[in-house]
Amino acid sequence: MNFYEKVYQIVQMIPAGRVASYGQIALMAGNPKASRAVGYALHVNPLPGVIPCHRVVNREGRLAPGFAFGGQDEQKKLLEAEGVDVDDNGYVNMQLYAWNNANP
DNA sequence: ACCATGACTCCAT
DNA sequence: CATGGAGCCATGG
Repeated sequence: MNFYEKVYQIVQMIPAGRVASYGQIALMAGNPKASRAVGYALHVNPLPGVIPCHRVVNREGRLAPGFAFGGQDEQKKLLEAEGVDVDDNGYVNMQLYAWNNANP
């Protein structure tokens, strides 16, 4: 299994209404320091619509700078549609929405 | 193998 | 808060 595939698998495991950080995904993929590669993996996302990249945020719960997949607005709408509250600055409350394996 | 790039993260200024 | 450097990783030329 490629690193990318791991990333995609993990991202697809993220339940609706939750968000995960790149570092979190990197950790699950086996490389805690591969957060960068994770972002790259999603950047080349081969399965748009299947991989909920909108549920992936940085460690602070902040959304992508804007050029991610149509803009923060799009990501914001998608997240809010799932019940994730996003502020106007593009931040989500990680304390409430952070995703953990053992915290459904 | 080397170098450049990037949706990251950490730390210093 | 803004900016920059350093460290890490996968990918592509």
